[in-house]
Amino acid sequence: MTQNKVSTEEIIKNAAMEVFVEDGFDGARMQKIADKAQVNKAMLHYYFSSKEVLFEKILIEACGEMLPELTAIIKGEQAFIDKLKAFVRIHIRQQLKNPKLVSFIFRELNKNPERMASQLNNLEVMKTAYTDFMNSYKLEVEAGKMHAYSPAHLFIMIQGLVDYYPLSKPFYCAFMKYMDEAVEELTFEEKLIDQTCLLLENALKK
Amino acid sequence: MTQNKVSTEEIIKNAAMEVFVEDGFDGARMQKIADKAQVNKAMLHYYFSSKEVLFEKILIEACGEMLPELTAIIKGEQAFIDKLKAFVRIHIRQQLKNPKLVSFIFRELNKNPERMASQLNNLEVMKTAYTDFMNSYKLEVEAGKMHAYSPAHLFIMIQGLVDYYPLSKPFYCAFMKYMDEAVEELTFEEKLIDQTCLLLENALKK
DNA sequence: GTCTATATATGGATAGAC
DNA sequence: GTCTATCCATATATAGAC
Repeated sequence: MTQNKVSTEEIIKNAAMEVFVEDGFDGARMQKIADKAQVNKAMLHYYFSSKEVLFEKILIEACGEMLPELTAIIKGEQAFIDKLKAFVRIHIRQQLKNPKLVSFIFRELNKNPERMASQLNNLEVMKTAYTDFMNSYKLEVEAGKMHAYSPAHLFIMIQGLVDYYPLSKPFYCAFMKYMDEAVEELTFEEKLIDQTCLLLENALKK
Repeated sequence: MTQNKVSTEEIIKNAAMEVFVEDGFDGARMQKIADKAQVNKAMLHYYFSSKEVLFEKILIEACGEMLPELTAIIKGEQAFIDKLKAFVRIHIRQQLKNPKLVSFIFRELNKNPERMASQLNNLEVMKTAYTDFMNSYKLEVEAGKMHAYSPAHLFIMIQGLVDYYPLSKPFYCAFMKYMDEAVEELTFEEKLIDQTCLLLENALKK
């Protein structure tokens, strides 16, 4: 017998996610969360003892939402370059579904790197994904098919390419307006994906 | 007769810069700023009517500090690829001098894109730098020396490559520890610069 | 479990003496 | 210009009825 009515706790967590992601920890107000969840403030403290505790829970969930269906791709049997392209495509698309989430993570991360570090075990997935991915890259290099980069640095550069635009999208939207360049958002973003794949292909293939 | 004693106003602004960059607008406390400036809170309101006003001033200065000596480079007479490399080198080094500043800008930007947009006239420099830079790229493409990318997208990708690491440095420091990889920070970062130049060169040159 | 009412703390801002 | 003391709004958190 499944519980098809969402529990109050779940409702609160969903509301809290929205508010924290929008306003950050410091900017978030318990009242706003309560309003959005359509309960009163006392309820928040009933389910989660404090703002801090509630935030911790949200942060963990938020990190989880960042780790996408990427693992499957990376473990797949495709050629390295195809895996990479799939990674770029899916990663950018996913980040763009909720760009606020990306900037939220970065914001809180920079404010409290230790807190994030203490939750790094969530990244066990990321760790293995990273090693798998880089191993298949090394094979390509050894086979003389690709240019050799330092794996760690290549990893960061790829992340930069896929994370940067979602992170700074609000800025570029404003910037485009300022430059009087009317751009159709979706087309622009799909093209960014293509261009990123192209750039990486040119940069890697010998 | 020069005033070699720094004015109280200046002292406050310096303190405010530190605190706002560290804690963000919402997290910043007027008391903390006053303490750091070794004045009392009333002084802050004497020189700057409100927290909001003080913050605006700081934000403008912070944006100014982000626009580096880059313009000179971009206007120089070097070949495009050399300008690009110089840009990468100087930009990353500069961001790394104060990585907190970068994440501060992004944080406040994402919270209030309109505010940043209203100050976009500060970016007149950026606008001309951008067009100059891209024009010389187009010349290379027309001469058949470089791969053709969409200039706007290339611009974003380059920014991603040079901004991403400074922005997420705290994360990678934690991540490296987690991966048990002892890295010497400065060496790592200089190598990142080299690798970025290499990647761009491979991606662009035909 | 859910609500109202309230305690307690803190932060931004002001008044007014010097 | 600089200080002390204080106001006032707001935020988190709790007590206690239902």
